[in-house]
Order: sequence, then structure tokens, then C-alpha cells
Amino acid sequence: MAHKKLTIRDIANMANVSHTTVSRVLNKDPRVKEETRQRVLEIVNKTGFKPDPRGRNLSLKRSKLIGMVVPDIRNPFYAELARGVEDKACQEGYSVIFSSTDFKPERGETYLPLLQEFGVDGIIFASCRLKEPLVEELIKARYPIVLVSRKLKSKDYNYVVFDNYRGAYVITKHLIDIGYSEIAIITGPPNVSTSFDRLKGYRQALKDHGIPIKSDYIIQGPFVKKLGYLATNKFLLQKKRPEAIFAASDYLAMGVIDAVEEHKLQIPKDLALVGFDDTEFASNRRIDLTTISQGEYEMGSIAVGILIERFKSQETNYIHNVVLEPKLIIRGSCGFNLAIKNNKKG
Amino acid sequence: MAHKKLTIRDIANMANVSHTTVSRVLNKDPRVKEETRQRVLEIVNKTGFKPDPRGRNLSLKRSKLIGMVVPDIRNPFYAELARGVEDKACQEGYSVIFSSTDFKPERGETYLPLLQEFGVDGIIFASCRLKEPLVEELIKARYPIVLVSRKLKSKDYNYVVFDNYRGAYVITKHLIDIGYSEIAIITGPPNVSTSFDRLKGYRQALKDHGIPIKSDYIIQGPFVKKLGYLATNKFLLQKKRPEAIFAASDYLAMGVIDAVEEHKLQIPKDLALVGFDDTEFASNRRIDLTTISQGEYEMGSIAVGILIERFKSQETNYIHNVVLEPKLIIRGSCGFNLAIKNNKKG
DNA sequence: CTGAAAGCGCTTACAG
DNA sequence: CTGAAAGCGCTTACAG
Repeated sequence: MAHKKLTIRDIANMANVSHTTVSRVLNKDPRVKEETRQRVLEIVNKTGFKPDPRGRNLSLKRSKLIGMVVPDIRNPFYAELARGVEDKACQEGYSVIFSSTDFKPERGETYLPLLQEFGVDGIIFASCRLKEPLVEELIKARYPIVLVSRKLKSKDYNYVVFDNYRGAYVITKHLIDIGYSEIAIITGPPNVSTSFDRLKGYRQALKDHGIPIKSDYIIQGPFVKKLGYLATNKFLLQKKRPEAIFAASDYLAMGVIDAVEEHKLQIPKDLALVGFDDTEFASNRRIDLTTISQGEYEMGSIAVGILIERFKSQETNYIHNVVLEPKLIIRGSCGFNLAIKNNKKG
Repeated sequence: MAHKKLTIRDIANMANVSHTTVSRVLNKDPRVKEETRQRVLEIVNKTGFKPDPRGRNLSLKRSKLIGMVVPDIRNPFYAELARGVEDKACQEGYSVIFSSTDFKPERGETYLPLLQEFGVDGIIFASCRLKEPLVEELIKARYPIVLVSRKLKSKDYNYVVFDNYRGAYVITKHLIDIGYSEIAIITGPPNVSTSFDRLKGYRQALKDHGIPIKSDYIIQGPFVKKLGYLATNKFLLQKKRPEAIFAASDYLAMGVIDAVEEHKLQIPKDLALVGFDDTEFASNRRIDLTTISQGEYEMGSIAVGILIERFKSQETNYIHNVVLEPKLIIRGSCGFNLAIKNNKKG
């Protein structure tokens, strides 16, 4: 009912002032006579008038829109990240447009110009590879963009990431500490910083504890459930099975569990398992997966904060970086390991 | 580098034509001399010029933006739904702004005007209660909105929902068919159509099979994991425990499993369990949850289709409704039930 | 086939 | 304290 396509001029007529004055009232400009202000406000309230953001945005050369690109919003890790972004953005008066690239770089490359064309004020990009030409170009051009979760190889840009190297180191060390040495890893593609760094942390942890690194125990591929499934099948068919698997994401771990169940093996009795991300799946008592918490909600929130600082700061070379530290979440999926080791020794 | 804030007028100058002509070329208006078109296009390409959508949208009185409000994007059901919306929207040249209400009606009521103020062309609303004053007002005002998943009590508006009544009926009947009669239900709040209808389907199935409905076996509350957990604890402490639990969402079922594990009981040996939604959690082999698939991706996709049809159709009272049919996904979480029943009888 | 002009709904110096 | 005017970047009748 109330929808009549009122404009600032209609209000002006009703209040017997110029539309300039109405605009001032709406923007809380102090230099308007109190009486006039009242009169205008009354009409605004009575009519339920809301200024059209398109006009304002065009005038102000901004959109109050943030674009966010993630691999897939269905991945619980990114959903949580997105929620952190959304909440912070909303709180700051911004709305956010989400785009999923489906891990297909082409799609990421399509979305980027699209979001820009669309006129977002800035972009939060969560799915870059180590080299991502379009993103690098935007950075060079001083376009407001902050990378989250995944890093580029190059430096000097805004990002908030997690210390994947340390996270992987810590969780691998945990397996070693409780008695494992035959530890396999399933991780993401080598051209993505997160999986790259996790593999590095895994290797270093083994090395620091004098455990040889076996290429048979390392499988890389896309960050999808199916990889966890296929890799595990491969591991389980090897002459020398690993005692423990480090799935570099809880999502991969889901696939691992699928395979383990099919083989009618038990976790952790027959095979220990650890994940990465601490999703709700991991915390379910039936799954009970030892994992690493990244604090992705916070990550999203911080990213928005940085982006908005960048908007405010006049310097287009505003740079701010944050690296989050890992938290090890110990659960039952590798809980019996010490016992196993002792059995072996005994 | 390429970012110079070019406008249509800059291009016009370079090409020695009026900005009107540039606009025509950009909009593929046929009445431009081929030679002129070439000249303009060349400059457009060379400079990498992209028309500013704000100007275009202001002129065209549209935004090419769809607003979507969901309870929580972290809930896998809504993530999937959102993905359906996003993909279809993108395909049709629209972007979508997501907002989570956190099941707090106040927040839903805040978002609605906010999205409108923001100037979206229409809204896809996935979290309404049976009565939702603001939404009903929008509908009455002929604002382009389509409800998905949840319905209002009133009629005559665009929606695409799932047949929750039948879904619940089918899965309850399945439990009965394989031998259960002591069946409890944990469902969402009574003021939401989905939980309302699921409860109805459950009751009807029992009734049709001559099984008495016990109020001790019915627990309603918010659609969160914790409810599943608490309700299950309550059921398990009753003198007469149920033999099976129907959790009216997989998310609730997660909580049920948490509780069952704590009680060191086994599913389905000690207690059968079925869910609703067919999320990835349910399909994990370790969880292996019998459930109902709603086809939420499709739901989202269809909703966008309806919204866009509504945009195109000049009639503001364009109405289109879709009701999706349930698919029963049988897994191990209630697989042994017949055996149990036989044991009892024998 | 092309351009000058008006308009989309707002903001903001500039005068008064 | 208030208003006329110009402008944000585009589109689209209206003339020619």
C-alpha cells in the first residue's frame, strides 16, 4: 500500500521547502531550522518515505556493497567465513554479494570483473591460487581488495589468513607425540597456499622428529570429499598401510571416513584420523574428529574491518595483514594411539 | 593501472561522437552506422571501459540485485538453497545479497526494509513464520517477493515449497512399515509452516496405522542442534523410551546422535533414527541417516525463475506456485528395525 | 544514422 | 537557515 514511488521532491512539495532541504534533513545536516526539520520529518514518517539508495550512491560514488568470492558456499568452512563477513558488514552498514567459483579458476576470473562492473565498493576474495593474474592486476591497480584464507605468492596487499604451516605442524606433531610415525597426508592442490603450507608443516614436523617422508604417504588433489575417499582407498591397499591419516580439511576427512567404513575398519583402533577446520561435522560425538580450529568467523569479520579501513583511509596503498594462530582440538579420532604404540612396543 | 574512472563521455570524445551514440553502441542499438560502431568499440576495448552500473540502473530504475533472507547460511540446508539461488541468478544476470536472520524475527524484520532501501529488484524470503506481518504487507503492496521453503498462513502469493506434510508422512510410515510403533518426534517451532506440517504428517501416519499419539513423544523447539540433544536426553530418561526418533531435520539429528553417543547407545540397535533434508552429514557412511530429500537446490533455482518471470510480466499480480515432492532416502540408521520387531514378537 | 536535451533520485558547493 | 543550480553516469524519446 505504502508504495508510491515517492521522491525527495514529493516530500519537498508537501513540506513547502526545496528538495535540497529535505536532503539535508535526511542527512542530519545541522544547519536546518528546528521547526523546518520537524515539519519535514513528520511528512517523511507519515508517508514512510525512504530515499532511493541508487540516487544517493550515484551522487556519492559508492554502492555500500561488498563483493565476496568463495569456492563454494556449501562448504561449511566458507559458510562460517561468509557469516563472519556478513555480520560485520551489516554492522557497518554494508551489504554483501556472494559468488561461488566452484574451484574453477575461470569462474573466479569471470566473477571478478562482474563484481566490479556491478559496482561493489570493494572485494573480499577467498579462493585465490598462488598465482592469480586478475587479482594481482587489481592489487596493482590499487583496487580495494582483501584476500582471506588463501594467499598469493607475491606480497604487499591486504590479507587475513590462518597460519596453515603451524596448524599442520602442530597437528602432525600431536600424532607423533602420542606415538604415531606412519602418518599419511591428504591435502589440496599444490597451487593453493593453504594446502601448500599444510603440506610444508607436515613435512617439517616429520623431519624435526627424525621420521622419513614417504611419497607414498602424500596425496594431493582438489579439496573435495571424493578425494578423501579415493586417497584413503589407495592408502588402505598399500602393502604398508599408514597408521594415521592427516586429512588437510574436515571435508576431506568426511571422505576418509566413508572409505574407512567401507573397509569395515575402526577409527582410531585400526587407523587414526585428524582433520583441519573444526567444522560442526568434526564436533559431532559420533565423528569426534581431532582437528585444528582456524577461527574462520573471526577471519571474515577482520577482513571486512580491513576493507572498510581501506575505504576510509585516503591512501590507496593502505596495507594491513593479520595471521591467525591455530588451536588444536583434541578428540577421540586419534585418542587411543598411545595405547597402540605401547602394544606394539610391548 | 587500467582504472581511470572513464565515463561514457570520455569514450565519446575519443571517438568523436556524442555520448548518446556510445550508449547506443553499448546497448547494441541497431541504428548505428557500422563504421561508427567499430570505431567506438575499438576505443572501448582498448581502454577497457566498463559502463558504471549505477548510472544505468538509476536510469532504468532497477538494480539487477536480488535480496535473499535465510535463517542462517551455515545451516547446510540453506547453504544448498542459496547455491541454487545464486547459480540461477547469475545465469540470468542478477547478483544476490544474502542476509541471515538467525531465526530472530526482529532481525528478519530489520532486513526486509533494509534490503528494499538498498534497492534490490525483488526478494526471496526463506524464513517466514506462519504470520509475518512485514512480509504480508509487502505481498499486499505487490512488491516482488517469493517465499521459499516456508509458507505463510495466508494465500495468493508466489512461493515454492516442499510438501512437508507428505515428507513427514512418508518417513513415519516407513518406520511403521519396518516394525516400529513407539515413535517420537523432535520438530521445529509451531509457528513455522515446515515444522507445523511435518508434525501433522507424523500424526496422520500414526493415526492411519492405528497407533496412539503420545504427547510425551512430541517435542518442539527451535531448529537447532541443541534441541535435538536436549530432547533426546529427555526421551531417554522416560520410563517408556521410544524405539525410534524422527528428527524433523538432519541438523536436529546431529544433536540426537550426540546424545545417543553420550548414553553409549547404538543406532539403530537400541534406537532407530531418521532425519529430514538429506544433507551431506546424513550421507556420511558413519552417520548413514535415513532421511527425506527436498531438492533444495532446485527449490532455490525455481524461486529465482519465478521472481524473474514476475519482473518481466507487467501484471503485478503474477502468481505462481510450486510444491516439490519428497524422496525417501533409506540408509542404515533404521535398517535393522524389522529384526528388532521380530525379536520382540518371537 | 546522429545529437542536444531531459530525466532517473539524490548530494553539495555556491549564493544569499 | 534556505534554495537554485550543477553534477553523479547513464538512457531514451524527440528532432533532424
